[in-house]
Formats: sequence, structure tokens, C-alpha cells
Amino acid sequence: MSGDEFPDPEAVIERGRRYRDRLDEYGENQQKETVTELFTLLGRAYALPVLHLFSMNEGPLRFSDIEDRLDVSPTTLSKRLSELTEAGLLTRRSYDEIPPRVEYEPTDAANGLAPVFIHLYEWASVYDLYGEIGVPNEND
Amino acid sequence: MSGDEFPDPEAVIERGRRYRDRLDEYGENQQKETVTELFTLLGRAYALPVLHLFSMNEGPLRFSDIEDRLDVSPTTLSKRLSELTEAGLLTRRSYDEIPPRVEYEPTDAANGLAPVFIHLYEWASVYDLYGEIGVPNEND
DNA sequence: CAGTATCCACCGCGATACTG
DNA sequence: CAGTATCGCGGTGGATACTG
Repeated sequence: MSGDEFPDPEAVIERGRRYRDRLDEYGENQQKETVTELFTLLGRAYALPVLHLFSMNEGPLRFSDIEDRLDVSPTTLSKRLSELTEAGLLTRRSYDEIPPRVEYEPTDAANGLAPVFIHLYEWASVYDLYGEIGVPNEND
Repeated sequence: MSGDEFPDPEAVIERGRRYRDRLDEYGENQQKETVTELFTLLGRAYALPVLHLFSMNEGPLRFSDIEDRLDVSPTTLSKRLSELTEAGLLTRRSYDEIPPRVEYEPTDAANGLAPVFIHLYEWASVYDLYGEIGVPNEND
């Protein structure tokens, strides 16, 4: 990657300092729950890898496509796809065929989320967090 | 808030479509875990509310400050603060006094994360997700 | 004040087996 | 093929009580 694609850390921090004011404008209390919930969903097993798979792929993916690539149990994959669909991040289309065929695709909302991930990657690179430590386990 | 502060949804989507290429540049496989872990931590109880409290506040906060404002059990707050500190998002400074005093402050890394939240709020507003539904519970 | 220790209920997740 | 049903384990978090 070309280094000057990264944001200037100082600028990032400065921009961060205006976070408080922006939040007021957006109505913090109402949406705070919302964002927490989003992180909860996206923090669940395979949510991000699934979304990432769609971002790497042109066109729809089927249940078995994902199952093959991610080494995830059908139980968990089923739940995750349902949640992501219900949350408006994926669409689900099933065809009345034998054998049955179901196709999933990311919504515009999911694609619109991509800049967030880009920022996250930039941030992770700039501050070099989690390189070694991972997330501390709650029961340590 | 002034409406033209929002990104043009089309531009956001278009930018999102280049996500795949950016990921390649950043070395996707290595950092994918990292970002998943970050979401896991931030999805835990009171992680975002705690961070938000710091972003709303000038200067440090003490354990009881947070306890008073968030209605969180000391057990959970203790764990969350430890994790956020270990993850490099908060600093912890304890003074040898009686009664003991401990102050927490967000790091530059935490402040640098703010643009991500801003993006998230913009995104949530544009796509109006989770307005009614919340995160589907896994056991429904 | 700033936590920790203990106990416990619930939830998330995988393995396995089964179905339309 | 695209799931669901069931089971079991471990992780997560609250209540309560206690400590340096």
C-alpha cells in the first residue's frame, strides 16, 4: 500500500476531538444503543468474516459457498445469516427448485459500511494495536 | 445537525466498492482477526458507553464516576476497564493516597477511533438501520 | 475508594443428527 | 442443498459480600 494513503495521525486525533460535538448533533442517546447493538452483532462469531467474504465476491453467495470457505458450523452460519438479513445487511432470495437454492447478497447498507472498516484498518495500522495481545479474555 | 454534513450515500457506496482492493493492500488476512477481536471487545457490556463517557468528558474519570453514571456492576466495570486498558484504549494511573485514587484517561488510540464512530453514526442515519428491531437474539 | 471473590443464571457456539 | 433440533460446554455478566 502507498504510505500517503494513510491519514495523518494528528489530523485523525484532532478530528476525534470534535467527536463530542458531532455526537450532540446526531442525538447521542438515541443512537448510542444502536451502535452498541451493531458492535454486538458484528462481534459475534463469523459475522465479519462473512461480510468480508461478500465484499471480496462479485454477485451472490450460497449457504454452502460460505460453509466451504469458512469452516463454520451450519448452526452458527444459519444464525448469523438470519441475523445479518434481519438487520438489513444481507438479502436472502430462495428459488423453488429441487435441490433448493438460496442466494445471499449484501445490501447497499452493508456496502455503505465499508468506509467504516477502511477506517478501522487504517486506525489499527497507525496505532498498531492488538498486534500481539488479542482481546483479553474476561475470565483471566 | 446540518444535513450537508452527511456524506452522499452514492459516494459512500462507491467508496465501499473499492473496499476489496484496499483490503488487499492492507493484507487482509493478518488484520481480519484483529478487527474481529476489536468488535468483540467493543460489543461487550458497557464498553462503548464507557468510551463514550470519556469522549464526553474533559480530563480523567475515576471508577466511581463511571459507576455512578452507568448503573453497571463493579464486577463488570472492573473487567471492562482492565480490558480496555490492556487493549491500549485507556490509561490507568493510581495515586498512593488514602483513600486510594485511580484515574482513567483515553489514549490517543481511543481518540483516533472517534472517526470510526462518526462514520458509524452517519451510516446508521443514512440507512436508518436498527431503528426498531435491535439486534436479533441468537436464540430466537 | 477501588476494586476482588464467589456464586449463579443465561447465552453463544460447536458437534452431531436429522428433515423438506 | 439448506437448513433445524438437540445437547453440552464454556464464556459473560449480575448480585452480593468482602478487602487493602
